[in-house]
Amino acid sequence: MINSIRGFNDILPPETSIWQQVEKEARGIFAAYGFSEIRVPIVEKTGLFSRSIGETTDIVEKEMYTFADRHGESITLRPEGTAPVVRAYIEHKIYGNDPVAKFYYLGPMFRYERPQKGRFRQFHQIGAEVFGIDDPAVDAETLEMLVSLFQRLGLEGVSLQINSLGCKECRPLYKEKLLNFLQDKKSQLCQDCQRRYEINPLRTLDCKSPGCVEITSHAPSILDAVCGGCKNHFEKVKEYLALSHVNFSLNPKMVRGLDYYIRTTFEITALGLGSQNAVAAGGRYDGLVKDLGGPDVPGFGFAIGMERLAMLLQDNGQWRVDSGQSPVFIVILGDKAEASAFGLIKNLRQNGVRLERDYGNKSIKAQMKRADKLGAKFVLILGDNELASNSVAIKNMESGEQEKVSLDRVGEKLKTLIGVSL
RNA sequence: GUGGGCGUAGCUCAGCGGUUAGAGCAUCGGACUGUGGCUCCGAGGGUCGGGGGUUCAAAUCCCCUCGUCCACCCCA
Repeated sequence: MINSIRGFNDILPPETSIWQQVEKEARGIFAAYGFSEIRVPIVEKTGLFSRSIGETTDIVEKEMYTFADRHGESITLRPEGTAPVVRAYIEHKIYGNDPVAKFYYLGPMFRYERPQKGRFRQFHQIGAEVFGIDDPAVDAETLEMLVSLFQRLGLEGVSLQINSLGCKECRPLYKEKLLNFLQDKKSQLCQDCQRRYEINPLRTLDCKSPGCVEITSHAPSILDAVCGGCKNHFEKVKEYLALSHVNFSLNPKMVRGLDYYIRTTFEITALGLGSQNAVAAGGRYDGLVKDLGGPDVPGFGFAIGMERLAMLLQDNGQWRVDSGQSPVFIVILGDKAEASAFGLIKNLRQNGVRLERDYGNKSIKAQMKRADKLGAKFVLILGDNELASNSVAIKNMESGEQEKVSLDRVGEKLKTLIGVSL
């Protein structure tokens, strides 16, 4: 037998109904904020990702699904959504239509990592991107939209943490400061952080090892080190968030894994996700559009981890797994009834009745059992007795009451019983 | 890539050297021949993840391998 590839999971009902509802809410809210859906390919030329995400990031160095196509060109299954959207933005010269463009997308992403709780090789994101405005109001408003979506979904126990990573001018200066601070403490850092010290010193800030946490707690804060422009931008973001009644906390030690982020970055974390506790994250990426060959257009965006979100919604219980109307079941007894049932069944279904049936001439008992199992509130019974009087029996499964209704009035009767509009 | 836990029926698991591998739930049937839920009775369903080894005897012990889960790295 052939099973699925490691880290590539099937999403089965009834869980798919959670996904559908999340997607529906997201589309609704994003539309209200002026975002339109964009659909981009799931495979791109490899260079798009290595240039945008950063050559030396873990994603590019060891997590990409990269293949040579039949002409030998290196192509990659997208590990994230921002780069393809930026590519499309530039390719179609969308900046020419309007100084502002807002897009959202949803779909699978791929990273070759070891699967664990909340982490898969194929996972799904819902993301949004705003191009063209570097005003801090965009940062705040987009965050507010995201928080609103989570509220609408009834998500509890999540917290928003924000930070500023400075810009291309001031971040290198902070990096120097941090390196100076760490220099004489390097030997006390954990193995990983000694490596981080060389590769990406900012990463030492969010190390989980107690020793490193202690050391970096005395490190200079990036929020004190950023330049005037960045500081001002960040102050405004915080101010606007407060005006929007969005709760947040500052986390000057939060670092992002993608090189293109500058200034505002954030993460929404939740309890109950295990070690991978971020359910959404993002930030500002002025400069990325230009780096990828477009005009110097600023950007801001985020991505939500669908699997993680679905996990949280499932765990906090009050999620109604199946919001659909309960089905009506039709019990068919005998070949003659079967023959005359086809027309009735088609008619009812086309009028919006969610109608289930059994196949293969099963006993009435077996059919009733299945009707009960499926949660049918009403059962139609069609057998020789009913055919003789050109009627069908309708049984109320809660009260056990049963009555005969003539065939041409079944639809009408069901309408009054279950409120289907016919 | 590294470390640890776990792989026995569709699902959750028991059995941990000794008859023919079990239970609960689920499925199917019967008691109740055209009426569900409750109860009772019965049936089907297993290469005990795979391969090799030790032994008179392996689901059980050893080795290898695959899968899965959790954690690290890193990230949504």
